[in-house]
Amino acid sequence: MAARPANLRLANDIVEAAASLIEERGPEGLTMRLVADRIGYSPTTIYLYFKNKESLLDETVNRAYDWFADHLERVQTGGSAIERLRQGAHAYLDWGLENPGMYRLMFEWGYLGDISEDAIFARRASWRRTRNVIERGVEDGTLREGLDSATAADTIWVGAHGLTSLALSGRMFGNPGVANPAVVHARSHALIDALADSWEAAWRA
Amino acid sequence: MAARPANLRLANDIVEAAASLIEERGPEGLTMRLVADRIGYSPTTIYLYFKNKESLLDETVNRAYDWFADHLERVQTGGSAIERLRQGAHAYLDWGLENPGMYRLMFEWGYLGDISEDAIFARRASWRRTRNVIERGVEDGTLREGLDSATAADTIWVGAHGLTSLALSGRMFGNPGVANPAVVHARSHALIDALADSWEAAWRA
DNA sequence: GGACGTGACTTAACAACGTTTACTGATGGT
DNA sequence: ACCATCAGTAAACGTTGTTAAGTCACGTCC
Repeated sequence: MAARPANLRLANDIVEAAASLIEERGPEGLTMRLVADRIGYSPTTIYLYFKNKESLLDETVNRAYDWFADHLERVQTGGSAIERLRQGAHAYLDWGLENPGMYRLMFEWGYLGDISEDAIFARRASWRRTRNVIERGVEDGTLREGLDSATAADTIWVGAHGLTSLALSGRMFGNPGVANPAVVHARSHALIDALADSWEAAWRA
Repeated sequence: MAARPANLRLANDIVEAAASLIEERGPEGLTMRLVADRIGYSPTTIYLYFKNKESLLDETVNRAYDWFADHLERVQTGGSAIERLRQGAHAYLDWGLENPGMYRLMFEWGYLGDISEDAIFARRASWRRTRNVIERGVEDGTLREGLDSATAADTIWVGAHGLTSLALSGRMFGNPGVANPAVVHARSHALIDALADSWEAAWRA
């Protein structure tokens, strides 16, 4: 990751500067020179710590994956299986709406280089937790017997991503253009609830 | 759209060159100089027909929206409501998988300038047709009485987009990295079918 | 039929970008 | 006193989107 080991604090500052710029100006608005300005060094210094722009983005994205997974985990406060799934989907959507630049970089940017083993593990863990919630719901009778938890978990993640992605793109619900964020937010929450009701109904006998 | 009216055939060639380059190299791989090379003119000539790169992309995207809507319309060959919804979702996914560069430009690129009135109309028409299918399904008893067709149509579009977007990003189903396209294709189709079954069950009494 | 305007197109240049090469100092061991 | 090492920089290269200034053919007027 670093061409020379050097100053760890500076490497960290670079990643944080990149992350804040991505949020301020979107992934396409990030330049090496802007990052350099923000940390108060010349652009070439960044290349002492990261091979190139892509590997800096890799590191930034990997941290964001961990942060995102923590956010999803922290929100699962119990309740019925369907309620926990609903909480998870809301948390997913809200994180995306609050971190649109980073969300787009994480899930919509063309093929990046490598995703770290840690980030892969975190993502699998989030998905695995969703499966566990579903399986426990099946056990306690909230959800229909014999439900395939892998497919159900995929469905939830697909739904949450589809909703978040369309909301962020401003191309939602047959109404192109950037809508009022508060309206998009409320509308998306309503749709998640409808989705959750649908899942719940589907999994009942 | 055009700085000078000039040669209509050339304007069309420029858009087609841009579209094919987007498919070959992705939206981020498109440059004005590449477009110029492909049509056999100098880069500045493009600026006689389009104000800048963004307005060229706007025009390209607008045409793609029409093409996409035509594709969705052509596939709806009848059958029950649930079968037509399934056909529509498959058609959506397949178009995205076959035109990944254009799909990403249409639905995931940062806020573009203006979407033409025609494209807005086409998108509303596609969504409206989905609603009609649902309403007819409710009428003939295939789908549950009192179902909100607007929410149901949104759900289908969100699901289809979420699936397509995740499949294209190579970040699907907790398995990062670019998967075998054929596998992704098959897996996505299976998931659409599961979604359709879920909707069907949900909308039944 | 020569002057001239117009219209289509190009050449050359600009600033900003990612990145590389070659450098400048400061530090510290021998 | 020397000199190697290390952190950081200045200057440059090639590429990008875009603009300003030009070239050149063609139709029209006197």
